[in-house]
Amino acid sequence: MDGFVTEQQQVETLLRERFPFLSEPDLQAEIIAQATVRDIPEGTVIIDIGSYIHQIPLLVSGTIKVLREDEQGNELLLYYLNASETCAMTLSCCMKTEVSGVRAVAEEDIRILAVPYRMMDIWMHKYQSWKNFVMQTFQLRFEELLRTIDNIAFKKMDERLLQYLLDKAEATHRNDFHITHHEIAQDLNSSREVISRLLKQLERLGRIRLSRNHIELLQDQPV
DNA sequence: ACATTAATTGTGT
DNA sequence: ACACAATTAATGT
Repeated sequence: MDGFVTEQQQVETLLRERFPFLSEPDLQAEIIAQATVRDIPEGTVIIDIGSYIHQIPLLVSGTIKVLREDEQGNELLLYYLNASETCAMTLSCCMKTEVSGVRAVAEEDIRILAVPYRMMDIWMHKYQSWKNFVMQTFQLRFEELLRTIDNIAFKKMDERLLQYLLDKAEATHRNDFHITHHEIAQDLNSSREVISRLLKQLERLGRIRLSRNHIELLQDQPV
């Protein structure tokens, strides 16, 4: 073996590993023919608000964070996307050819399979498993969104902050983050001072350890 | 290794 | 929310 792998072989492998539920051989063949592998570094804006979608990203590895922004530039974290998932907003835009209402940013270095957006509609009609995938994506995101709304509407900032840290840990499979208080404040649409004080509280409670540019989640201490 | 600068964090009002 | 102090990281010399 000389280790040389064509892009198509690579797509095929990733598809089998991460999206085995897209099961029709014809569909797989079409994806292999159409998709390109793209490695994207942390922090890259994949989809921005107001922009048209050209490709559907099938997330192979890493985490994408999806956020909303108002006219004044205030941000709010909506949810995370993980491997084997895709972006519901993107799919929704593809169906109606409308601009994105959210921004998607690579939370870590990520790898995606990029599929031309027009395949969305075609495959929906042609392949049951693709349709299921799309429907399940919507359902999952809808539930996730309800949870987010509950948090915003009914929970105090201290609870939201803890939830934010736990969600982040789950999404990235890490219990320590390289992040600043300011960045958290942006995600939660709060102010840096409030976040700093609440983080300090959490540290006193023994839930986290703080240092500059770094937060570590500690195991839950029994009260 | 040291000094300078910039960014981050802490705190009182 | 704002102002400012204190601390720490990044950078250049």
